[in-house]
Amino acid sequence: MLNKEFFLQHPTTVARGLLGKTLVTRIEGVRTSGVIVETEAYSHTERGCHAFGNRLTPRNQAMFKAGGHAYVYRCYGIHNLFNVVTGPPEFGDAVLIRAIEPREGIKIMMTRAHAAASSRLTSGPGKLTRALGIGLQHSGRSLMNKRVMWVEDGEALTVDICATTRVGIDYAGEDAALRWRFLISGSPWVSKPQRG
DNA sequence: TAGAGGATTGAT
DNA sequence: TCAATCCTCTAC
Repeated sequence: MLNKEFFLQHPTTVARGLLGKTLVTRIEGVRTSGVIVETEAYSHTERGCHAFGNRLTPRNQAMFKAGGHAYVYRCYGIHNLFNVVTGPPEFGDAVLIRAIEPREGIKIMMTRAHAAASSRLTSGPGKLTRALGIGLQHSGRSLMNKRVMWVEDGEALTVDICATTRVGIDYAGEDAALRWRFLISGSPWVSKPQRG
């Protein structure tokens, strides 16, 4: 299981480091897991981040916990998006988990997502939370115990990591050009075809 | 308190 | 290309 020191690093470091690690949830007594294949880093120093300029609201207060906690929020009124908080307390940095490769509990994931077992089952931030059973009630939870959700360490990644621009943050101006989206090069499980 | 918009998704 | 869908935030 990944420890506190890992989560205290810069979000881009954590975003890269999470690739190839296994995200595990145990929700409603059911264990599901998947290998993280795509992430995005968000720092309070740039406009794409909900905590830009240390902006604290009821929605994003979980972002200001210490690294190693979950930040879950609702997007477009429909989807729950799961982030891993990084850095010291009060920083407001996080890493969005955008896609996983399903490993354990694929049947229950299919049931939750009302989808077939294909490479598209968890290929997007809104889809993977549904498959893993992650909801708004999990925002603020610690990822550093094995009660509800955590990240299993794995062997050092030997595949290539591709860095591209993040998705859906055109409003962030020049910060939208930061290549802070990281994915396992060539993986069929990522949310969208690779760019640049 | 009203109004605008969003770190998405799936159907057309 | 566009609608679904509703919470959050900002302006007044």
